[in-house]
Amino acid sequence: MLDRVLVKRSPDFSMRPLEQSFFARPTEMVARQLLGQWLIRQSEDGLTAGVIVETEAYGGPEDLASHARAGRTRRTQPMYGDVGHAYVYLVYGMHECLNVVAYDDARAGAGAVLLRALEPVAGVELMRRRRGRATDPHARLCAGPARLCQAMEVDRSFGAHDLTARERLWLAAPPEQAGPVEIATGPRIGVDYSGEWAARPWRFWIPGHPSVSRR
DNA sequence: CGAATGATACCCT
DNA sequence: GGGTATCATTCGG
Repeated sequence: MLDRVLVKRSPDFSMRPLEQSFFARPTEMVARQLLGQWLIRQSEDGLTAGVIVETEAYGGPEDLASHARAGRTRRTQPMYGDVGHAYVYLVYGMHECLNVVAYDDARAGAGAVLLRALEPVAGVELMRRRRGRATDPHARLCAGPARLCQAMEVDRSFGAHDLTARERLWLAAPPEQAGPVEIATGPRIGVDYSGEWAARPWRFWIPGHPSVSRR
């Protein structure tokens, strides 16, 4: 079951990024379909990449678990902006989190998908260096939204960065379309304050995958 | 299990 | 313009 999901092949980095239209759909649909896609980072130090194995959908102002609930502020501006662009924020005063802006304009005026975990597939040693801890098991290098940002060297300077351009940081479909990926759903993490919104099953992950943040 | 750590939003002046 | 409660987490004891 896992073999179908784990990527054993070297990535072909000439592949086309996901198009902007991919992100112009209901946010939770995009969150589902991002599972199995690639996140690729080209930095001066080298190339790192991973397969997305865990996401969460955050809606517009009506979603009390979403940063967009604050309206259009300087911080949340990207959530209301171009789909397919990045929204990066700081939590707990120390951790960066990477989101892709995604929403269906006819239905919602804002939204983003939080990338919570990757299976590392390229540049693993560089990831380890960036993380600064030699003891991280391979599968745990990007297991969590802040670890992901650390290993991929993503910070708030990527705010509003276009993730559909093949430049520095982008999203792409796998070289060959893998078979249908089994998807588990559940409530989003750490949003208990949001009343009935906390119960929505807007967290998506590949069941049993060793790189998912919570087993 | 709980401390670390600081930007953000929001409610005051 | 200033004070402060609130965090979409992680790591070490």
